[in-house]
Amino acid sequence: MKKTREEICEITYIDKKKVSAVKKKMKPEMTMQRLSETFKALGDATRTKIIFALSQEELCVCDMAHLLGTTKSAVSHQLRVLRNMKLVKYRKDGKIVFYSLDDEHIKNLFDEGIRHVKEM
Amino acid sequence: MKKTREEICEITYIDKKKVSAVKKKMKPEMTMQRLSETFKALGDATRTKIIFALSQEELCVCDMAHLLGTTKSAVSHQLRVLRNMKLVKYRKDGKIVFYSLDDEHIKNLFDEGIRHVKEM
DNA sequence: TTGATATATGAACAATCATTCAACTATTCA
DNA sequence: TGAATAGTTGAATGATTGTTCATATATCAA
Repeated sequence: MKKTREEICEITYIDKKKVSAVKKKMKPEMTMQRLSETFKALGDATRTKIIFALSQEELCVCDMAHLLGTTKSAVSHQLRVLRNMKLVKYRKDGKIVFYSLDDEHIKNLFDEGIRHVKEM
Repeated sequence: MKKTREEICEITYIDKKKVSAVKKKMKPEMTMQRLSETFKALGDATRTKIIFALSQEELCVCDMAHLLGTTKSAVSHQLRVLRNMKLVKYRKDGKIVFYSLDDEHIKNLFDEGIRHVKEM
C-alpha cells in the first residue's frame, strides 16, 4: 500500500523538546495575526510609497496621487487599508483631507526596513 | 459634455511646492520595490510565525511544520519566499536543513512591529 | 543496492488583492 | 441655489498568492 497524502500527524519530530520550548514562547494567535496584517499593509509598492511620503510631509489625497502618478481613487482605496491598520491618521480641513503617519513607530519600522534592504 | 474618466494629468495640485519637495526626497524606485517586497514577505501569518519561531531558535523544516501545525511542503514553500528576500539563512546537516534568521535587523524589524501591534 | 526519511518543487485551484470606472457625499464659493 | 472640487466607495476584472498533491532529489542506514 503506497501512502501519498502527507498528513500532519505523521510528520516526525526531529527535536521535540526544542519544538515545545519554542511553542511556549509563541505569541498569541491574535498578535501574530495582527502583526502579519500590519506587514501586509506595508507590503505593496503603492502603500510603501505613501508611507514614505507621509514620513516626510503631511499630504492630501490629491497631492499623493500626483506624487505617485496614480489616481485619487487608487490612493484613497490604499489609504483605507493603512487606516484600518492604524498606520496613518487624518484631519479634515474643508474639502481637503490631510493624512499623516499615526505614530513614531511607523517611521522606525520603516527605517529598519530600509536598513535591511540596503544590505541585501 | 460630462467627463467621467478620471485622468491623471487632470488632477489638481493642492500644494505643488510640497509635492516636488517630497518627490526629491523619495527613494529610488528599486529601493521602494525591495522594501515593499520585504514587508510583503513578512505579511503572511505562516511566514510571520516562522520568523518569530526562528527568532527564538534555529529550526529544521520538519519541526517548523509541527510547531505551526501545517505540512512540510507548505513550510518549505514559504521558506523559499523568506530566503529570496534574504530574511532567513540555512545550513545543511546531513538530510536535515536548519534555518535561522539572516541577521539582527530582522529581529529589530519584527520587535518594532510587535510594539506597533500592542498599541493598536 | 534498496528503503526510508528530509526537503524541495511544479502544477493546479481557490482565495485574495490592486486598480479602474462610475457613482456618490460633502464642502466651498459664486 | 447650483456648479465645481476633494474624497470615498461598490462592483468588476485581471493578477497574484497560499496550500495541496504528486513527484523529485539528496542523504543515510541496512
